[in-house]
Amino acid sequence: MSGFCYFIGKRRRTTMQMFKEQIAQRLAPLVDWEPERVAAALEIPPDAKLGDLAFPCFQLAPKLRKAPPAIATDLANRLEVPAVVAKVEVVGGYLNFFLHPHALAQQVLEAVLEAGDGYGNAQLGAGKTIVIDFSSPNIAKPFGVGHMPTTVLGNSISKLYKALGYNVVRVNHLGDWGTQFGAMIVAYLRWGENDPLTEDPIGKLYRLYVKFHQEEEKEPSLRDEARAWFSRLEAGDPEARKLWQLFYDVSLKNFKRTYDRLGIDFDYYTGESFYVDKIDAALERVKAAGITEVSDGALVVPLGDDLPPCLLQKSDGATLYATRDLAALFYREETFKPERIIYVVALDQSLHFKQLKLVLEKMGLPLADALVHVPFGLVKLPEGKMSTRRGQMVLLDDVLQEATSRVREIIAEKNPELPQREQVAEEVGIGAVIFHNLKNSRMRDIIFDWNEVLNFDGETGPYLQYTHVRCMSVLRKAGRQELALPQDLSGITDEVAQQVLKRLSQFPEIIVKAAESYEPSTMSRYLLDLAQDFNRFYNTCRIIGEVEAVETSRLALVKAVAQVLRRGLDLLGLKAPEQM
RNA sequence: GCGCCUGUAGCUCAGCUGGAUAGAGCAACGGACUUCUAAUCCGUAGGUCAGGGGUUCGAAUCCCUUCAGGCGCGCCA
Repeated sequence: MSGFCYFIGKRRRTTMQMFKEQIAQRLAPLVDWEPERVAAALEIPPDAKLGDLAFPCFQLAPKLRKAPPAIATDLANRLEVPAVVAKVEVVGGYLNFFLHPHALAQQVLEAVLEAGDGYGNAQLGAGKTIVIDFSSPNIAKPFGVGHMPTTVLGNSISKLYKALGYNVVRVNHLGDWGTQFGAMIVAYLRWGENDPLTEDPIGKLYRLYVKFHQEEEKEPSLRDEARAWFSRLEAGDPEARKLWQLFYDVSLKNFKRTYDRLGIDFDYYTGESFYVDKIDAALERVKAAGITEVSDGALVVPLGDDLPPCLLQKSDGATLYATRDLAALFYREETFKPERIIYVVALDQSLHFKQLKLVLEKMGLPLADALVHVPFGLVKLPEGKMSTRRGQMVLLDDVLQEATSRVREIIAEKNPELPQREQVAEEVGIGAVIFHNLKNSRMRDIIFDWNEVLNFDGETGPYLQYTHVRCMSVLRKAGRQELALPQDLSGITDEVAQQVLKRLSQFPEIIVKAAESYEPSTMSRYLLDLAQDFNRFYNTCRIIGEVEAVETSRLALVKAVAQVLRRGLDLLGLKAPEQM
């Protein structure tokens, strides 16, 4: 995790990184540090008035036995500044660097525009494979807003790693096996009236599911019935299998429609049922390692006093969650040879993954190190936890429906002439919902609030999309195809433009940071900052109709911002319409 | 009881690999559209960074502790 700031540079240096390295090269010998250490110590001052980069001298004080301000002054006098630095100032214990506005503009715009949509990509992961397991819903249940975090986090994380050159395998580990399917069969046989489920299958299955759990309260024997049907299913009973297949087919079809709408796809829809015939071998493998024991009739792996044991087989012989996950781990290792297997699964399952990891460790498998659990908080209702079985949930379809119709209203009001209104409403409405789920640190619980999801002002997806639209609109109206950077860049040397340029230069680092911390919100926040910087520029500076050099340089900046916004939105899984 | 996570402005949150006066958005109030899309921008107001202790030249950030909330802890997934 450490060192991303100066490691990425090995092949293609990022621009903010370039500036840091140029300064570090000259400064390193004076302070007797490695250049990498100096580069890492360089920070961005809280206020641009203080400079563009700063070197704090406090750590040098004990060794040099001098006060930090004196050290800074001394360094300022002895330092031979690189060409990009226009000015060095000493403030307190800080050595502050002001980049040459012209050099900053030129280097950043060249880097961004030349790389095009590849700006920010890296080769950190060349030759390495990552398997990412995300979304993984329980089928035969509707897609609720509670499934959004894993779905959009996983999508974004896999795109971030792809940008870093990794080969990413996206797996949807469908919850398509287990006692719940016994329950579905019982409910369908009792109350399903042999419905072929051709219309509104998910709604019907959902009502059956809720009814089962209501009836189960009054009639606890239903639970045993469900277990029995699941046993029959595992044993290959044709009737059980036929019903299971029906539920599976209609559910998957429905889920795929939702994923299409969200713009998300998977390389494999290999759910738990896929591993049924691989479980015995997995179980044997664990047993052969000699770490299992039988406790109360169940097969377990004891994990010491601090952790509860990992249950592999119930006393009736049936398999469990952990058993199937182990089978999946072995299969994935053999099939994809990944350096990492990432599980984007809610925080409440931390113990499960901790146990899996420990089991692998006890088996002496390096696979233990590859296993990464990326947890996130719960989506809750103001009343408390959501519960599918009690019917306390919000359907994603309802939210998408509300969001897109709200966008449609706004378009009718603000831009009634807009071409392709339907598509834009879809892209913006869904963008709002996705961004809402990626805006904040993933560990926080989300209280579902219609007002927040349907707000399109301020820190929202539509705000970012709107900013992109503004850029595209300017470029369209300028009507210029070729944008060779002029010699004279004085149109973008003022403070607001420079702020935008500095922000653009950070994009590559942001990709790495977001990927390594499995935290797309880092990208979300960055894009909000970029959009805000740009909108400030847009409101301050005229672009079209200025003298040619000014217009051209500003257009280049607009083009670069549009490009980074589009790319950043894509990494989050949002579309960037050209008009809205 | 034990373990994991969270606690920053009225609300939702950034900032947390220690650094300069703690930042946004929403809500409130006041401004900016005959000029590139006002889904925008500018300003005003709003803070014991949950409380206490410690480490440090320096702590919202690291350590300890207390409190509050969420989640989990053997045959569900």
